[in-house]
Amino acid sequence: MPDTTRRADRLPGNRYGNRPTMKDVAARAGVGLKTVSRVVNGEPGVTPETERRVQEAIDALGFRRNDSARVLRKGRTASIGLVLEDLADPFYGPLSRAVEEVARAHGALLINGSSAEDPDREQELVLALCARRVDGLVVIPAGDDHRYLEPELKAGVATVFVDRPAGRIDADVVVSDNFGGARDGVAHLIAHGHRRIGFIGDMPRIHTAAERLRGYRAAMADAGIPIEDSWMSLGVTDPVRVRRAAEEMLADPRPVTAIFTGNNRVTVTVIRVLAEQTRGVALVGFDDIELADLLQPGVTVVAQDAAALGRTAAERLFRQLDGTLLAPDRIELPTRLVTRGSGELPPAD
Amino acid sequence: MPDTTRRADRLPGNRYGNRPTMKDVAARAGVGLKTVSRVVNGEPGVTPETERRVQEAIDALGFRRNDSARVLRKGRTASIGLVLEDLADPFYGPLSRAVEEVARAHGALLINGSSAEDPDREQELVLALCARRVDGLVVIPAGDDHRYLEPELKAGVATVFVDRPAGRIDADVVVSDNFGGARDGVAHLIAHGHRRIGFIGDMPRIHTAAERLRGYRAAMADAGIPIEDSWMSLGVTDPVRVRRAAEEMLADPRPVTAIFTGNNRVTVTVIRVLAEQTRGVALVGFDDIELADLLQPGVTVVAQDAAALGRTAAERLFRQLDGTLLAPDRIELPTRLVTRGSGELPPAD
DNA sequence: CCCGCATCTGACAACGTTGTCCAGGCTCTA
DNA sequence: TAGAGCCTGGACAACGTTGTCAGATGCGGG
Repeated sequence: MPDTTRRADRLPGNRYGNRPTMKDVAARAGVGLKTVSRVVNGEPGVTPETERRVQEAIDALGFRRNDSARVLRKGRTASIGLVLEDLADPFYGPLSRAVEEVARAHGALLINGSSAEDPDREQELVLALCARRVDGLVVIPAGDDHRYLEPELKAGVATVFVDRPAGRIDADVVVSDNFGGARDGVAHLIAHGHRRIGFIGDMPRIHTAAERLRGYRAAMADAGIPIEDSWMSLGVTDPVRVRRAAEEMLADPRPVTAIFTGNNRVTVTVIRVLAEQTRGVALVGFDDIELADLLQPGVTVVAQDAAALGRTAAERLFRQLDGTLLAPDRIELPTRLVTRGSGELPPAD
Repeated sequence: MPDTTRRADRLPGNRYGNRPTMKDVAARAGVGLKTVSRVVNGEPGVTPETERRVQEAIDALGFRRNDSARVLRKGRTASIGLVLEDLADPFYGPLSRAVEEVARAHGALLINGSSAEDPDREQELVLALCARRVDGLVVIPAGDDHRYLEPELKAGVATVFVDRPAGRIDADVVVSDNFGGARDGVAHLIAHGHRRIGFIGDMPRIHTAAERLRGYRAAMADAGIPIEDSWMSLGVTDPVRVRRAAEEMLADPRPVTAIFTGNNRVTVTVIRVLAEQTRGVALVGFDDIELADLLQPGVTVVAQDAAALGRTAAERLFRQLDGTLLAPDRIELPTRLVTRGSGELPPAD
């Protein structure tokens, strides 16, 4: 039957609201403290009869072991921290889930937080996680200086950076091939006859954004196409400014005939702008987008495997904890060009 | 400069890898233990000169307070747990983020886990969170019996269920108006002339699915339309089976002229099926979908505000912790019908 | 019958922090 | 100059658990 006491009646009298401890269980079962501990942890050396009595007391009192005390004693928390940019971004959902699954397979819980792309908030979060003595950290860095982590690394906190490299510190890194992916995407547009290709991306201080920009430049250089300043818009992700940037590129007397977008959020906004254009403008976007295949035309993208990023990072993390992984390394996962129509439109000039 | 020692050299010798403690800081600064504690916690009663010396020692040693010990002493962990169905589902991303923001505003961290719609896994996760003595729990239940939480509620763990109600226990609940939303969505189709309307949804053992089905039935009953069994497909969410279900409804000699879909995943698959049809079939889906406005036609949906669900739940949680919230209650948030075209198509018969 | 051994159990310290309380030194006033 | 009061700092216990170690119990063999 449901508990019908009013909440006020069961508010904590003391700190944990009078939660029973092993001592209480021991008293009720008429055994010693350590015996309860043995039962709770499934250690051998307890007769079935004693175990039964202890188990009864545990159930009767609703005892739950206090992991804080346990951690204090044992030194391992069986939890890992994940700091990412924004949990609500569809790119990070699968990444986060993949980290969680690996953690679960190793019996660890996941504590996570969003940095909102703010380096201070990133540091604050990371240090809060360290204070909780997480066994390891998976970090999608917002900042570019992680020397504040040196004491943690020295203390043996396993650490892996994902999606973007660590700054000024030697640590494991798992990233996508942002440069190569962007270069291939832009080369794809060039191969379909485009010469005037726009680029709209995030602030170059964000490593992924810088790499994708570098890929754009490289593809253009490889094709011997000089880039005009008006084709590039950097540090722009909010819808209003992306829209303006795209519209300006298209309003030019010699407008771009194709646009390469630097991440999923930019792509979505540019799709909206292009949908309003009468002339066909080609588009290749970095990051895949749900339903991209159902739009008219389908959206050609350079897809990253977010789940693989998370999984790879988490697996490396636990290998660090195992001790089977020694030197920090940098892993680069390939991207995949998914052609769906928008990237294969011919230049409309 | 980066730390170039090989990882093996800095592996833990003892438990926390020789992390400095307050005692070490005190020794180095030449002060007492409690004085360090005072500095770390910003308590008054320390001269600036002493504080400076302590701070220097902290920086030199890379000291970080051990929150496990702190929690053990203080009884509050400043963390809350969130158990949801799947972090990778785009519906839960914003919900999770909203919970996180509220937690952050209250100085708490978020620990979360995915139940994968498995009641046992939900319980396992919840109890693991309780063992860590989270101050509160936000749970999107997978199971329908939560009596295992009774000891926790008695012990004063703040608890709020979101998206679906708790089973067999008296607790705070924040849900969307699934019944009303579905009824309005189906009524919208009826208002546009449809009589033969299909329903594809999840297992009715999931509360939201059952409520939406109830809404469908209610709207049909209100219009005096008897429902034929072949119009309903329940317990179906994976793409293959949703596709088959939709195709069967449309292949009938007297096919449905409109489909109401029970959640975002079903909607996406049905959109694909309808895109292949020559005849126009109307569609209203429960849950909003990114880019729904850019499809041809735009997808009419009954939108829930996932962020509001999360925010409301988390705020109630902290009000429980404040003590400003006494009796458990049930909050129902409204849904919003967003018309974009697919729901306004006339019947094609 | 007593000793030795194996098996089960419990007392105790320790983990790192914070709350309580008291000591010592200072200033201020009478 | 002595006493009162304030300010700073430190000793100590406690939080709930686990590792260590030693005691108790029972049993079989000499």
